[in-house]
Parts: sequence; structure tokens; C-alpha cells
Amino acid sequence: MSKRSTRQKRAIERVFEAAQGPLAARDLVQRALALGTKISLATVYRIVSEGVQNGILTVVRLEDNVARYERADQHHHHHFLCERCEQVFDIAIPCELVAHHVPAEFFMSRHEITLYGHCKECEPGPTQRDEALHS
Amino acid sequence: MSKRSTRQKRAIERVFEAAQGPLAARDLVQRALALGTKISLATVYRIVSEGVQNGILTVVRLEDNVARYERADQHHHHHFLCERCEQVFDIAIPCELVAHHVPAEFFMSRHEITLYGHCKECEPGPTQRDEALHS
DNA sequence: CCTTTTTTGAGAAACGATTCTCAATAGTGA
DNA sequence: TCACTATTGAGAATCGTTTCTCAAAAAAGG
Repeated sequence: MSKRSTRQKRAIERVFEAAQGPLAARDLVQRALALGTKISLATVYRIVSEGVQNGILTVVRLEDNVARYERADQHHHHHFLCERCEQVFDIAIPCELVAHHVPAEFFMSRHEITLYGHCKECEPGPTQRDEALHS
Repeated sequence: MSKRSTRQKRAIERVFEAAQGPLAARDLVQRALALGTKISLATVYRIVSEGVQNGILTVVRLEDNVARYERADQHHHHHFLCERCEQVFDIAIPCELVAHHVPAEFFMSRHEITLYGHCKECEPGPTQRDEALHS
């Protein structure tokens, strides 16, 4: 599909290489800007959509109604959502037992284990939502 | 807050009593109608919002961006989302180990284990999304 | 460097869930 | 039953995410 190599695509690729967890479209914009590459939300959505179609990326959806994207070539893992900074971090939890406890009337194709709380950096701070409400 | 007992509130209460898992607003409307009680989406949202404020109900959000509600007076449990009928079912999975595997740099306040697949009734059918696309 | 064609950016539009509005309906107490 | 006032319903409005539009910018190949 993609015919040309552009600054924006290369920047997004670099951002994914450095990521510690799945990233939302707005995170990708922010981080690409931080790398010095100007990029718009529309372009980010175009790039990640194609990545998902190609099987390069996968979509992660947690309970905050934002699609996040991560590289597909990773070991199975789980996620931790910091409810203050709204960043998601990869986490490993042994999950063999999950499959053993599925009642016979269900056919499970996949599972998600998601942890909620806050990360070290955010320890004493207000949530993003608090920030937004008071500004 | 609530000063009067109405048909609608009583119907929603009955629906929650019979439920096997958390219910979305539209499910609540459907099921109340099935019980013979006319009710609107607006009213359902009002009733469940108050339930959540009172601590009678809790909100369950999975990755499909729909708030579901269930009674708060239940044992800790997990959820199975049937990707065909989009119903959520309660499931019990031993999860003591989850807390043990949280890296020290995170402070976990809660967790969710969610299973995806399909339920017995839906075994061979198309997904809701398929249905929608072909109609 | 020039031409061709793809890609990008800004803002508008779409979309689905949820909330709001206000006239009509229906509990409640007398 | 009546009067009072809370609640409801229909549809409009809102809200945040994601997609679309199209003129302008920028790859790629000669």
C-alpha cells in the first residue's frame, strides 16, 4: 500500500521502537513532535491503520475508550494503566491458569489482564481528569 | 435523591436481579420492555447514574466503549464478552497471583481479567457487527 | 532541477454513547 | 379524586474519538 518513505512514517517507527507500552494517537503525535518531526493526528491515524492492516501493529483497547497501538511482534503480555498520566505500560503476568477456568459453555479466543492504579512518577499527583477539570 | 417509586425503577431492579452479568443501557431498555415496562434510554441512564452514585451499582467498561452496570453487592469476579451477541457474563478466575506480579514501580488499585470469545448460544453465528454490515 | 504522484495538514464531518430539555405523564398525600 | 411536584420520553445537543476532504507540501525518478 505505502509507496513512499516519509519523515512522518520514520518518526512513528522510531517512537514505537522506544515505547514501553501501547500508544494512543495523541501520544504518537506528541512523541514524534518531541523527536522534532511535525505530524498531524490525521497522518498518525493513517499510518497506524495501515500498520494494523499489514499486521505490523495491533490495537489495544482498555476501558478509557482510546485505541492504543503496539508492535505485533511481541511476546504475550498484559497492561498497566496509570490513571493519572494515562500511560499504559507492558507487564508480564503468568496466565496459564486463565484457560483452565473457563466454563465449558464458553469458547475463549483471547484474554486481557489489565491493572489499574498509578505509576511511580505520578505517585502523589492529581489525575489527568483532575487537571482538566481545574483548568 | 430519588423520591418516588416508579414502574421504570422497579422494572430495572428486577432486570438486575435476573442478570447473569453486567448490562448496558440498551440491554436494560430491551429487558425492561420484555418485562412489559415501557422505558426510554434517557430514563435508564438517569436510573443507573443514581445507582452508581448511591453505591448500589458499579460500572464495568470493556474494550467496546459501552458502559455496563451491575449490582455492587457481588463477590469479586471477572467477565467474559461474547463477541457475537455482545453479552457479558460473570466468570470466576483465581486471581491472587495477580498482585504478586506487579512490579515495584506500580501501585495497583484494582485489576480486570476479561475473556473474549463466544458463548454457547452463539457458537456458529455471525457477529453482531457482521449482522449490521450485511443489513 | 523538474515533473509526476503520493502524502500530509487543518479543519470539517461522521459517529456512537451519553446527557440535556421541557412538555406530558404519573406517583403521592390529603 | 385533586393538586402538587417528581419523573418520564422524544429528540436535540454534546462530547471525544476517529475519518474524510482537498489544496499544499514533499518523495522519487529521470
